[in-house]
Amino acid sequence: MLMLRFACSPTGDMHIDDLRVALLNYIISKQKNEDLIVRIDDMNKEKNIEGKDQEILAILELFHIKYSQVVYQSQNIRFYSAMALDLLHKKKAFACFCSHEWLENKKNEAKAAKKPYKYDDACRNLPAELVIDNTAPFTVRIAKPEQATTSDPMDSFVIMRQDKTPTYNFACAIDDMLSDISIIIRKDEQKNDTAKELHVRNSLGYDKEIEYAYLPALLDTPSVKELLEDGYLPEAISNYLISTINEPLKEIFTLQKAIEWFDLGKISKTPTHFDIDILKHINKEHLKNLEAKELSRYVGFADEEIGELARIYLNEANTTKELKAKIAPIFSQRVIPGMFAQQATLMAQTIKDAPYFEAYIDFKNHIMKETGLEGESFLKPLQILLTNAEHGPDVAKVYKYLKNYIQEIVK
RNA sequence: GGCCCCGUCGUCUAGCGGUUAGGAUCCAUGGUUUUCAUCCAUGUUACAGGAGUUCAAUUCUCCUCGGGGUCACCA
Repeated sequence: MLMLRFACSPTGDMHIDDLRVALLNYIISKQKNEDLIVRIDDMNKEKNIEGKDQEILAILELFHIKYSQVVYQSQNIRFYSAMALDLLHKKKAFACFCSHEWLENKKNEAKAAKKPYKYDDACRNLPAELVIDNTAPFTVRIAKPEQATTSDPMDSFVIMRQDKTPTYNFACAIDDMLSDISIIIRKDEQKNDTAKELHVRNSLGYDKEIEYAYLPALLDTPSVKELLEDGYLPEAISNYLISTINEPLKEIFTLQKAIEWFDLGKISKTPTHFDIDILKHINKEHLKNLEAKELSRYVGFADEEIGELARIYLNEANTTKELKAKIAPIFSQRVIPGMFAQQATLMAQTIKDAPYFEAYIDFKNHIMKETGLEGESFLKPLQILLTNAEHGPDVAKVYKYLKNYIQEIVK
């Protein structure tokens, strides 16, 4: 049985590099047809922000990332204590009475001497009577591995703080053990945590092999919320994020398609910069693929005609926000530049009195004839009257979707 | 400073010993469009540097340089 997990802490807005990790975990879980669980790392009481967990889950929902359950670290506290006690019994962990200041001094000394700081195991072999008589607060440290397995030997690190809450590496190692996780896909920057977590599990006698995969950094990333507010489609964001880790078959694709071809073995190794230009391009393509009704909803209407109208404007907009800014003026008060004021007034009156025309050509001929305007002095005022902008799409195209609203607009 | 990861057009990338080093985006130019844009066409720009291995190195090895990450009683 395989199991994957996505861990996220509710201490701030979710950034798109977090989302990318979630997406990747989801894709692999689907490919392997296994469960994905979401873990909320809520052990930092001071930094936790009320409601952020729900926000994270809402984002996952919006991006169609499905999971089988949500676990909160804070609910596992009794396990962490039990495991720490077990390690203590087995002499694989020990109480450390070193004060914060003292350790701080040691670190500064090491820094001054340009040597890496390692805890010196001062409290490791304290006689039992010294421990029992000591009323000072203490942390629990896990005994470092017997032999150094890497060129950067680990020291006996803290697993339980003075307030007897677990540290991250300890909690994380135990969570993955309890949830029976088999594949961990996380950010590259967490690579250094892996050895510690492995050591915790080994010390506890857990020997299941966990497969690890690391995602190189995505630099300068905005929060998911920001992108959504700026009018980027979830499917476009997914498309972009996935193409930063695997070369896609086709530039534009859906999450479903990505599940078919994605290859965990071909994860890109180079750290990448978040590139808004490419996302814009992808977003536009996804916008083009939307049904008229759906498109219409994104710009604040629920009308197929408006959707088609919006589609015309897609040529000059990359996001739903930009699209909205193009469509909204059409249905608001006209701003007519002085040089066209006269013609526009005349034309507006003529349109008001005119019958309904199905075809633009008939409409155009009628207005031309009635107003006597032609060329530039016909087209510009008409364009402004219809679209409330001096530049924009072909009025003939726009008329097709605007003809039913024309009296309302001219008013 | 120790350790880890990574260096191909400005950006995202393809390449897995022999290629005119390909694509996307951006930018520029031209064409279409009675406007802006779209669209189409064309174009500029890249193997970080140095040694080695080899008939042959963007590709393999080492060094240098550069970028990022990490070294907590944060997650």
